[in-house]
Parts: sequence; C-alpha cells; structure tokens
Amino acid sequence: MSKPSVPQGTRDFSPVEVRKRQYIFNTLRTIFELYGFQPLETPAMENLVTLTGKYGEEGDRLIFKILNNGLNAQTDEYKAKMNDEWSKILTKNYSTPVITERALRYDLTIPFARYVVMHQNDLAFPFRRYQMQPVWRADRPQKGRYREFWQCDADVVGSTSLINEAELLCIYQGAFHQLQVPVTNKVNSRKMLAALAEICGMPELMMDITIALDKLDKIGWIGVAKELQERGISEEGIWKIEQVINVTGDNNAKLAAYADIMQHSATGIEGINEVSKTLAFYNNLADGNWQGKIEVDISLARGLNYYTGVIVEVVCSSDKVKMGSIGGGGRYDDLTGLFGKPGLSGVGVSFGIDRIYDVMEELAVWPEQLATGANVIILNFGGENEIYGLQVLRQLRDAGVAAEIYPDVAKFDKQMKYANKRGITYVILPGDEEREKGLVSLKNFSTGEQKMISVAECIEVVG
RNA sequence: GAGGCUGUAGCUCAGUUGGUUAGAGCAUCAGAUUGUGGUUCUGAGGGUCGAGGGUUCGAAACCCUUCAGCCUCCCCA
Repeated sequence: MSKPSVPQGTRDFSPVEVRKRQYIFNTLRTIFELYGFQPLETPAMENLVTLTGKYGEEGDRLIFKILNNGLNAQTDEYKAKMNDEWSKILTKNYSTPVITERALRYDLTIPFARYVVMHQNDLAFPFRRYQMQPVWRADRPQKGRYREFWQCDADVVGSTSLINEAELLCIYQGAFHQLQVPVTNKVNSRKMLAALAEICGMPELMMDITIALDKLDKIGWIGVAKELQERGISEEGIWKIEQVINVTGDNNAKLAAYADIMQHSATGIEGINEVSKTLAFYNNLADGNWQGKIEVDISLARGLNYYTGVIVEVVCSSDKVKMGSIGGGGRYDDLTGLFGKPGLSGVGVSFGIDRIYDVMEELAVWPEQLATGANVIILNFGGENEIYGLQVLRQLRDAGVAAEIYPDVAKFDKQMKYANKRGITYVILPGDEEREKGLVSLKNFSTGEQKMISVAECIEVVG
C-alpha cells in the first residue's frame, strides 16, 4: 500500500489553519459587503471553450482540463472516434471536445464575465459582486505558488467611472489595514504602457516591453535593458524607456513628468489622466488612518491581457517578508465582449489569500483570540452519570456555551489528557455526588481550580 | 518548457571508506496512577531504507533507470 499523500501543489488545512484562513475570509467579506458588493458563486468547472484564449498562450497551457470518462460512448462509432482522438492527444498537444469539453476554473473573473452575459437581463447595472472560491492552475508549484489556491475577487461591471477604481483601492487599503499587513499599492495604466511602446516607435511590441519592464524590481535596469534588446527593441527605444524609468518624485510629480514625455501620445495622456483622476477620487474617499502607500509605478505590467485601463497590484512592504504580489486587478473594457456582449466595462481586484496567509504567518499578526472551538468538555463516567452529563450539556448549549461531551466511557486519565490536548478551558465532572445534589464540579484547566456549583452558576463562569 | 536539491518509522531527522540484528527525538499504546491533565519514569508496537535493475562475498550507502516531493528560471496569485 502506498503512503497516503495529496496531489502536487495542494494542501490540507488543519483546524488551526482553517480558523486563520476564515479570519481572512471574514474580514474581506465584511469589507466587500460594506462597500455594497453582492456575493456570487460559480461552478468549479467551466466549459473549456469559456476559458481558452482568455489568459494568453501561457495561460491556456496552465488550464486544468477534465477528461471525458467515456460513459456516453455507447455506440461503436463514438467509441472509435474517442480512440482516434485519444491517439492524437497522446502524440501532441491537442484538445478536442470529444476528449475534454470542461476544465477547472483558472480565475474568478472570466466565470464572472460569463455569468454577467448569461444573466444580463436580470442584473441591475452597475453590478458589483464579490466571490471567494478556489481556482486551479496546472503550474509547477514552488514557494507561495500552488495548484489549488483561493481567490477573493471584487468586481464592478457596467460603469466606466473612475470612482470604481478609487473604491477598489480603498478596499485594498482598508482590508490590509485591518489585517495589519503593511502594503504598497502600485498603480499604472495599460494606456501609459501602450504610449511607451508608441514613443519607442514599436507599438506592436507593447507586450514584450511590459513583460521585460515588469522585472525591474527583480533584475534591475541593466537586466531589463538586456531583455528589451533580446526582445527586439531598438537602442533609441531602450534609451527612451530609460528616461521614463528614471523619473522620480511623488505620484503627482511622476505623472507630470510622464505627461511631458508622452505629450504627443493621445493614449498616453488619456492614461495619465485616468490615473491622476483615480488618485483624486481616492484621496476624498480614503480613511486617514490607513498606513498603506499608493505608488504610481510605470513598470507594473500584470500578465493578463484583458486589462485595458488602470491596473493595480499589491505587495507587502515589510522588509521581513519576501513574497511576490498578494493581490492585483484592473480595468477591462471589453471582457464581456468575449462572450458576445460588447461595450460593458468592468474593473476588479483580486486578493491572493494563500499568499496573504503566508505573509501574515511570517509577520505574526493574527489576532490573539481566534476562536478555538468548544470551551467546555463534560467527562463521561458512564451509567446514570452519563445521562446526567447529557442533560447538563443540553443546558449549556441552550445558554449558548460551546460544549462537548466525551462520548466514550474511557479511563479518567485518558479523558483528561484529551481535554488538555484539545486546549479546552473548562472540564465538567458529573459524578455520583454531583448528580445526587444536582450540581456539577467545574475545573478550570489553566488555573487547576475546581469547585462544585450549580449548572446556572457554571454557565455564568464559562459563558 | 529549462535547471538544481531531496526521498530511511505516523512526523523531524542520524546512519562513518560499502560490513553482523538500520537508530534517536517527538507522536501512539500500556504501566507507575481504579475520580484529576500538563512534568517525570518504565516498557511495547511501529521499516519492502520511494520503486525497479546493476556492481559486490556483502548495498540504506556506489552505478543506471524510473517515480515522487521541494526549490530556481519562465510565467503568475
């Protein structure tokens, strides 16, 4: 028999871990609701055609495809066709509805777009929804990178106002403030990146430029310049990009400098205006107590190719933590156009809660009192005492006290050890004497103190 | 898709130039202790040394193949 294990890139979550994760989920949910977002859930699997072509070439490779099980292959003809398709799929990278017509969801945005198009007649626009569900990617796992991970998304569709962008920035700042994670919120615009490619004289290489530029933090300007060269950017183009990268100062100073450099690009000016207007809205909307920084950063790229306007990314700003982005998002003007409903603009953000968990773990910023489950355990002495224990248990639960009974008539020692290991605070001992008097003995496990009192008094103490 | 590291008890790991019956800590179970846990002491169970093949008188160790996991690049959350 082989050792039990979980598939590569997946994890079990222990009770302690689940409670910590739920703390994050609950915090985010509360904030999403506070900002007027409505909950939504979509299936774990989507039709394969819904997902392909949405995440770029690399993304298509990373979609988990679900193989058909052949249950429908009742006719010989169909079986033959399946065998034929199988032989193709085994020899090369080939996809066919006969073999695989469904796939696991890759993110929450595309399923959301699909949902909006399907239910466009029932929804009141602008429609704002939040969604917290697992997604799957057939990636090679490494640190902070899993094959099954959870995303928490908030999106608005049906409004082009930059108030939405500002609100989403507030959600980021408010959430990480509450979670006590210091963050920097990077902001950029796809239009500014497009303008950058324009002024280099090679607008068709925008993706190459942004991919290289995105590595600025990691490999420095020298490395980026080298990669730009390899990707076919001219000397002059690289020089111009360097001018843009070298701009320093606060956000307004940066935007002013960009406006100067990009003054002949209508797209660039549009992008700069978007960002500066977003920041202006944000300043009126933000809570002065938030510590997180908002930083205009033209090197921020974001891979997903459906973004068209403002793009954002969140990184932890603590020196103690080395972690990639823990959230990101942006505006996509034509997302629903992919499913046949053009002209509906959307903007959204995503929280990578697995990474946020890892960051919080390293920073040790969990609240001290995360619920630990039952606070009281009733020991089991069997016979009439067992019945008496059940009656006491009912009274505790009626009073809202989280309590459990040891279900087996086990040795005293064993029951005590169980309670200790579970970290339960109070132990109730319903024995002969207690039952006859209609009382219980209540022992506080942290102080060792024990006294015989009524159930009502007991509820008062432990409640 | 490219590269590096690691697979020994439920878990974390020792295991010398290849040498007799593969060890420790933690965990589990039993006892010291029949209504009082954490500490301590005693004892017990638990292994196809990832798998397959090869070299050798002899392999956990050396060689080949393969599988799995971790990490880096690519890309991403």
